[in-house]
Amino acid sequence: MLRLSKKTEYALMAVKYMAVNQNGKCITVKEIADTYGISFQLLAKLMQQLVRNGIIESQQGTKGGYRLNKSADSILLLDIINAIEENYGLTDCMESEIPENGCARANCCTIRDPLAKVQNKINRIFSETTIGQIL
Amino acid sequence: MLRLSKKTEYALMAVKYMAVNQNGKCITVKEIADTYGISFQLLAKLMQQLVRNGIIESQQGTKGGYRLNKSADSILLLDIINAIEENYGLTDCMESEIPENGCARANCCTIRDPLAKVQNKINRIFSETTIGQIL
DNA sequence: TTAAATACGACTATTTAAGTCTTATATTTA
DNA sequence: TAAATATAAGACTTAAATAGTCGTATTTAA
Ligand code: SF4
Ligand code: SF4
Repeated sequence: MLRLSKKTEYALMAVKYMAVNQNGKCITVKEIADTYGISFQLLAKLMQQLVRNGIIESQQGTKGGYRLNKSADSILLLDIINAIEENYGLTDCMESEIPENGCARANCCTIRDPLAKVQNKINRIFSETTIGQIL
Repeated sequence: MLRLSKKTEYALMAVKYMAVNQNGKCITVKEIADTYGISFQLLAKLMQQLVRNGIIESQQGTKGGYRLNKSADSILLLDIINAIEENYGLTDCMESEIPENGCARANCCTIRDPLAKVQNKINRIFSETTIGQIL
């Protein structure tokens, strides 16, 4: 299917929203979830993942929320994919988390290396695209 | 997850196998399935899809099998993806089968157009990669 | 006419994605 | 300091897509 997960779409929308609408102030999960009709609980957890990956920072408590941790131009599409997509990669054997294989067919596989080259090209596209570009 | 389906991997292996091993003669599903440990029934249906998409041709009956319908260099990775991946596209709104949307959030979505550009770049990669290149 | 192959639709099982529930913690403000 | 508002986080459930199976029909060479 080669599809971006909905989680990644939501995270992208949220980061773009923050880039456009934050002006020093914090932005709450509720505000973003309401704007796009995203489940609050689901988006909340995505925001937490973005914090853990250093893309945004949080402020707890009343008047709390989130804001970008760096400029929109320095946030890559690949950063968000890596933060949110669980097993990113064209094939099982290319998951960034597990450099070693995990595929029973690895010994007889004739397409692994060619696909790895394709994967590199795709990664390049994702790292050439920044949030700044999609504003 | 952004993963190629196993079906597409199998189809790629099969097409590459045919490119390497056919010399005029037909190649059976069984031969390919046994070589790579792929389910015979599953691969058989993939081969049929490749026939319908004009990538290979079939010969029924005893001594039957499949052979490539064109040169390895003129078979694009994108051809095989389009033949096998059911809903190819980065997002629900980009499925090649349904040019029109199918997404409830389309009205408020701020990432559709930027992602469409990324999709085009990915399509370019897939159409620049041929079976000839991965031999 | 038999054996070896493809053709194809319906079905099942497994895995992944998507969303929900619950409880805990931090922080501002009345 | 209590109440209100926000994030933090793990367990759980549901829905959808992927992967694989089964059964039967058809084609064709020997
Ligand atoms: S080794 Fe080959 S079959 Fe296994 S996951 Fe990688 S590409 Fe696919
Ligand atoms: S319109 Fe936006 S939310 Fe809907 S599928 Fe396309 S990118 Fe995703």
